Amino acid sequence: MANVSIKDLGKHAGEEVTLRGWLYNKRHKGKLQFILLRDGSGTAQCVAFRGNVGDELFDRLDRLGQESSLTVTGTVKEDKRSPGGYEIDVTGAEIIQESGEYPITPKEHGVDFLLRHRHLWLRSNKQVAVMRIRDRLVRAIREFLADDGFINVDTPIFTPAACEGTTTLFELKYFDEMAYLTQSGQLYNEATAMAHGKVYCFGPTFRAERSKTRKHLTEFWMVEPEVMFADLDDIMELTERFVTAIVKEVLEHCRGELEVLERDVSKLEGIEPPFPRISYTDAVGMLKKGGHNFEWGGDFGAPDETLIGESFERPVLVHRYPKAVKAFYMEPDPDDERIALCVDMIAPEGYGEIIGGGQRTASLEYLEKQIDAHGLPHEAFEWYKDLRRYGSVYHSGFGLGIERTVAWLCGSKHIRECTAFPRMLYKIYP
RNA sequence: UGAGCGGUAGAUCAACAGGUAGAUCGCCUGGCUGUUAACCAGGAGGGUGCAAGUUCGAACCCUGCCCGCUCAGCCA
Repeated sequence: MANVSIKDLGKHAGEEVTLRGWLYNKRHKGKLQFILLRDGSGTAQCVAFRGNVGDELFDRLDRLGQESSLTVTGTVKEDKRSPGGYEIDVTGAEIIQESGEYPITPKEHGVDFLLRHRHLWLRSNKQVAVMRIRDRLVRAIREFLADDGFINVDTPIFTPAACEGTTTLFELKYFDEMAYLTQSGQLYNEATAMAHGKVYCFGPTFRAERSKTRKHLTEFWMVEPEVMFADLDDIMELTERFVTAIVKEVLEHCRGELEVLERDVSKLEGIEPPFPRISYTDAVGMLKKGGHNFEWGGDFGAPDETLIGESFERPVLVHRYPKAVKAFYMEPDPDDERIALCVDMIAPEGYGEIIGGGQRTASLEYLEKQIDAHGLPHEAFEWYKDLRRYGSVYHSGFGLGIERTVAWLCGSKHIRECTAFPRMLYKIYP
């Protein structure tokens, strides 16, 4: 008897097959039982008649609790009444383990309860769909970058000092000294990019911010491409091609998952270059026109970002922020000293900033001034300054937040469902 | 960290103006050969986050604490 994946059921119509999985739900009607079996690839309806399987097996199946593990053998039949269009006419079954009372029922649950049972919640069909979309996104990212000539060089998680000196870092003991968990691979990326030309790092990053919003995790994944001989315009063009490509890949391969999530895909189908581009100064004008109380020079707050993002159908590139609100390594605008050559991409539908990036300064002199201006210790950045001493060139890069992108693609209202085991303020179990 | 809201059966929620806690899902028992979060009948299961207080009487009111959610700041 062939072991078959539920997703391939349609290819085996008329054959007798064996499915291996877990009991998702069950309905019974007298001498008839409808067993919904899931195996990770999908869910199949298995129909058991008392007369066909015998009293003993029928009664054992009848007593089986949700998420019990079992194998089911039977003939694949096409049937319009079955959820997937196909069903199994059960001839036999083998119970592997009878599950105890399963905490997650097919009814509604609160977030707190679900997060405490995250290790089980992951089995639910929507959660399975989200993780599959995330997997596809990660694949699409790596494929796009490899095809575009990027080399993957990952950067360290343990770092001796703050990368940008702004956010709060997780501190830990590193033998006899202190170390921090990385908040960005950015600076190291600049070093590896000078070895390879075009690189990216892809890994977890950590922020010890006491944020409690639907857009923040303390541990999240970020992909950060860095390109030598690229200016701000080059990098904006790259972000546009990059985001378009990954959205297309997910749309192409994850139709079923997006359907499970009831995502309105028409919102994603229109994602094509060119993306709208507005300068920070123009964005400030938009905010004022929209009734927001906002002065030139400040950073956008969440409501500001939402207004800007919702004004466009496509992701919008907001460029040239005041350098005071950006990281120390940003190249200043030659036309306006107060401005940094940087860009943020704000996703539509209120999903917020998914990309932050810009052109890095190539000048040692300017870099030193900025390190002073930000009150950062020069010793920590000697190696970084070497990059400006030995063959410095203009270069640019950006970082894309994976969970925020997954949230946008899936239409999830909260980022915590976009990673298998979210780490948040006061939440580190399971 | 601040503001707002909230903690009632395993879960999701209800309980009029303070009057002594109820529904649904799940679980157990029985019924039904086409169910779609199946349905029908019956049953078990909590004393209301914790502590102190007001009252004849508190899930409801007062005080303190704990926990959670949402939003904000910060950012991807």
